[in-house]
Amino acid sequence: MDATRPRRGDTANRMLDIAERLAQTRGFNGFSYSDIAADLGIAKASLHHHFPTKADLGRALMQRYSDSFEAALAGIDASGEDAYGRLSRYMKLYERVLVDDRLCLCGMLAAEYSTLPAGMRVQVRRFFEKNEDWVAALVERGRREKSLRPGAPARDVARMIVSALEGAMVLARSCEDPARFASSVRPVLAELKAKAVRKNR
Amino acid sequence: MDATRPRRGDTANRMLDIAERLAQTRGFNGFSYSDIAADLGIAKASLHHHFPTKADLGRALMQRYSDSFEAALAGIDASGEDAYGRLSRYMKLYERVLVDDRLCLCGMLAAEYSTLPAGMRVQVRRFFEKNEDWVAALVERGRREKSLRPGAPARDVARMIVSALEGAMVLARSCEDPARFASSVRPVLAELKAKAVRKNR
DNA sequence: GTCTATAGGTGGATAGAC
DNA sequence: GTCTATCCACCTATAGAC
Repeated sequence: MDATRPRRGDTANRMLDIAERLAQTRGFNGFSYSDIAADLGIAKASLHHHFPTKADLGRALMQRYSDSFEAALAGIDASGEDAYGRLSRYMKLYERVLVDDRLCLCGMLAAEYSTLPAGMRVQVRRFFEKNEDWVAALVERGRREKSLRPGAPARDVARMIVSALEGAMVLARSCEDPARFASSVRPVLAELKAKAVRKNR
Repeated sequence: MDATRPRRGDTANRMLDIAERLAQTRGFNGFSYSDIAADLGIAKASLHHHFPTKADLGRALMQRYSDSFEAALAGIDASGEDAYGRLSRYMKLYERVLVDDRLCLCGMLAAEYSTLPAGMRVQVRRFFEKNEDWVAALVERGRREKSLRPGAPARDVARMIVSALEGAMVLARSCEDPARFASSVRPVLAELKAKAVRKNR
């Protein structure tokens, strides 16, 4: 397997599962070891055996999240679809998180950025940079194969896309209207879709 | 003046100023009465005279923020510019907050939504709804006067714009690159600008 | 790996004097 | 309006037994 991915015991993994959901709903500062302990049914102090400090827990959380996100991107790359199809899939990735009543972990942590341990800040930044790079390459590909018709440099468009997705998640939740996500994001795809394929309005 | 806007003493207003900056940088759960007291140079307990609970403070914060935002929108409406110019101004509103090393108060509170007092949740939701309504009307106007060429329903485009702006702020800060905001937002304007005026690529 | 017990700190909030 | 003093709940984290 992957030497960079530490093998963890069952309790540690369940801790991460619980902490992940809490961080995605309440924020990293919005939950405590006590919440995890209650959910897991073990004593609060026992948790420190697996992750001595909350910063340790947070770093492990981000590492696992980034790894699984990267795997999802690789899955899209392996789909063989054109850039338009891949972009649709990429957007669905976000939507799936939202309908599970969560926000993107990194969107959440980005809001809390200034209160985050230094290690986590770097991880959050890298997550967005990786996403941006991946989307930028996708947009460039779409331009070449003519399945997308970007009206701005690929890098800028990529930033816009990631921004819109992250923003749409947060807004959809605070408006208590999950459907808002899809309607916020639809115009991005509509604008990017090659005009040749679109009906004139 | 305005009967709905309560007249407050000097200390109360300074409290709001300090709390606002703290909430926009660290989040509503990221600061305490102790932080405000230190900055203000008075005892922590004295603050409760002006805002008995933190929820009271939060509601006042949101009220003032919404009022001033609405005033800014009215200012844009009074500019006499076309829809494209107004949209540019609207985007600059966000940019100005970011270069002051802050995030949008509501973008921040939206991330913390699930931990917010009930009263504040309603205020956050209304803020976004008002913004969406205002931008949607603007997009519609742009379509009529042909300064904008939206490729999707005005309401959806409005949601996309607000999402992209809120998302771009958060991402720009966590990438520690304020210039990222402008480049993330540029494609939105570029796509919306009437094709007639654009050079072909 | 899990437990109990506890330390040391900070949070929001109150009482009552001035 | 501001102060000191204080309360209690909660936080992260540690010590040491089992």
